[in-house]
Amino acid sequence: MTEFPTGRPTVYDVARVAGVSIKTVSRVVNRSSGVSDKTRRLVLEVVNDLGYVVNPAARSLVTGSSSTIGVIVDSIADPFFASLVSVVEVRALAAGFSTQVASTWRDPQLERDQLLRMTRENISGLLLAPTMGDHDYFAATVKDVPAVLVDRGWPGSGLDVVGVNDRAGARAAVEQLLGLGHRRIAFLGDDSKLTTTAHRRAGYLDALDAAGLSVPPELDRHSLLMADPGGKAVFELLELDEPPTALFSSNSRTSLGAVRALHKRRRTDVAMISFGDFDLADALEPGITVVDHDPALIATAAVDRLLARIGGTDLVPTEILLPTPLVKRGSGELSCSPS
Amino acid sequence: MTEFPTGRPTVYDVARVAGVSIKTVSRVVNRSSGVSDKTRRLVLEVVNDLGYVVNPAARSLVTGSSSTIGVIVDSIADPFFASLVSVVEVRALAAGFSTQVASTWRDPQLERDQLLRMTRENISGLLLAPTMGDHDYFAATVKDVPAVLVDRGWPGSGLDVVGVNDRAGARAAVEQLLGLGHRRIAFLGDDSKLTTTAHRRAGYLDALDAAGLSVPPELDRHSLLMADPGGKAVFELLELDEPPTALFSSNSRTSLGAVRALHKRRRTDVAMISFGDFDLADALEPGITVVDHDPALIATAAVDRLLARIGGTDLVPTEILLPTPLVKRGSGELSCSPS
DNA sequence: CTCCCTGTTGACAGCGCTGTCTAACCAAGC
DNA sequence: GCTTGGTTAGACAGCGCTGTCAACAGGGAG
Repeated sequence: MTEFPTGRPTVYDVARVAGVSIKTVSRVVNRSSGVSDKTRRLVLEVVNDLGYVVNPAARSLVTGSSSTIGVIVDSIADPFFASLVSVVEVRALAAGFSTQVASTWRDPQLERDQLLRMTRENISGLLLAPTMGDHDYFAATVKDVPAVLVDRGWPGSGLDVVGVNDRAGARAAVEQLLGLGHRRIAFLGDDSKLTTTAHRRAGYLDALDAAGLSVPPELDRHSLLMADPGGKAVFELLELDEPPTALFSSNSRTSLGAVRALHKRRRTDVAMISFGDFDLADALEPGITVVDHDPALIATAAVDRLLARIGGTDLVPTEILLPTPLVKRGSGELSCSPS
Repeated sequence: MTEFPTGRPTVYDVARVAGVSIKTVSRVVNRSSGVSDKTRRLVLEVVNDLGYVVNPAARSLVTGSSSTIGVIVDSIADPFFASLVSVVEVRALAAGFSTQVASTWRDPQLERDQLLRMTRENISGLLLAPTMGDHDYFAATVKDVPAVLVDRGWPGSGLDVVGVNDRAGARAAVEQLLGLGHRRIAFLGDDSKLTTTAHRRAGYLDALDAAGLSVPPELDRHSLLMADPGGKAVFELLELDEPPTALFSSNSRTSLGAVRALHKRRRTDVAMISFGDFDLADALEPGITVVDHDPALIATAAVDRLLARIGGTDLVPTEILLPTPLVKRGSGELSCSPS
């Protein structure tokens, strides 16, 4: 046995023990061609004996790329993004990439910092759920890194966007409520500066417009803060002289608040449709009808697209829209009973 | 203006433009002492102009460490861990560390692979929610990396463990049910090979023992698979000749299934306590009483401990147990009414 | 005036790896 | 025999950075 290298073994250690050059070790480890079977087996054996693993920092320094995919979302604690990220992780790992996650908390400045941090690390690709605000800096910061936007984009990004047709999905939901006789339908949105929320609100307005209805401002609660679990707005709505007979909640977070409020006030006669599914939506009485906005579907499509781009495929930037089936569970099928 | 460096600027570019040596640039960037104010300001200006950012790969190659904290959990999609990870991320970032997350899906082999991947990357510290199975390999794989176990440990790990007193928390919950007259109390657990589940089951048994009760095997559902959303077991329990009058669910996932089943069968007269809170637990009728098992609290304590270790503080490996208050919402306060 | 000390700066090696280029080797063909 | 060409292997530079050590200037003490 040769002397034991202290610390982590390097290509030099392997080369010395195997009696070959470091370049040959590198070739074996990277599965490059030009190594005879005999040599390859010998080297692999030594690699195993010594427990050699490549040092990604050194490799990244030479190659300028790190086999890592960056994922930047509002918050990993948000169930929608948690689920999205977890699918990305699995799929990326299968393709040989590790995943780096970062949260923006919807803060444009933090988003920018996170992007900067990731580009520093020579990520191979980027998945981003952009927050509101200007992204003029983006091209300069993320230059040359393949990127795919998830869930939402910004005008003129020139990038792939994988998401759903927010406007059409919302419109379909509100049209169902209208069809049941509802005329006073409230809108719940967390922040209309977010394009998704804005599009869903547009769909809501489309449906009302088409039915010849205008929106009483007191029913249009489109800027509930991220912090407000939505409950407060619903309490207020219920106390109006002419309360809404139906709610359209534009995302899971506001829906959780709305459900809480409706149940507290025992007003489960109020119809409700949520854009975005959530745990227990099916267990409530009545079950909550949702426009299904499946994170796994979006993640899968987005990673596949990104991997194709990383692989060098030349693709025209496209908006990939996934379907949003209406899952009827009861709350969205309550007809309008005059109170 | 000097010629524009193509690609990303390096210390050489900054040094050349500023008319100093690369070492001085390095000193300024790393805030090392021994640079005059004048030089520092000059260099910073050039850094700004050129948009210089350090290359972490190169730095990591030299220093052998990457200012990254690795976090390995069952799954980022699990709300408990999602919340834990998100708190870790924020806190680590504030301390100048970025976060790498990986899921094990409770697969010991995958856990090992993820650990290996992270050690390769020269992480500065590790937070791990160990899955079941032997961890004999651990010391050899993760040598020299400060590590803190979260939520659960394994016997003889010799590492810090930050979690809750599963056994005592579970016992307190079951004792409350016993106090209300319940005698047939079912246990729901996802996998008794997980130490947390095992401890909670032990607490359940402790309480019954102390009350002089034995556990009918048909009420002890301790190995529901991860995939089973728990519902099935509860349907079966409800159809027993002598169904349980109360459920003790040992984690949020099984609780979600149980709630679903109880509500489907309209058996909200069955008492229930969940170990672990979940969304809408308070909105249900009745609200679900929970043993609060707060991921944010655990994350905070764990990161702080890890940062102290990374900082070189010499600490005796400790088990840090956080409180698990019983949050009474109704379902755990239903007394036993003979059906 | 010299010596030494402190504060500031730079030259240079080398972290572990891959890309480029060259060398050695063997078989086939003239 | 020598050339040609393909395959396998190695020498070496250099990716961008930090650690070590040496150099040098300025100023107070002897």
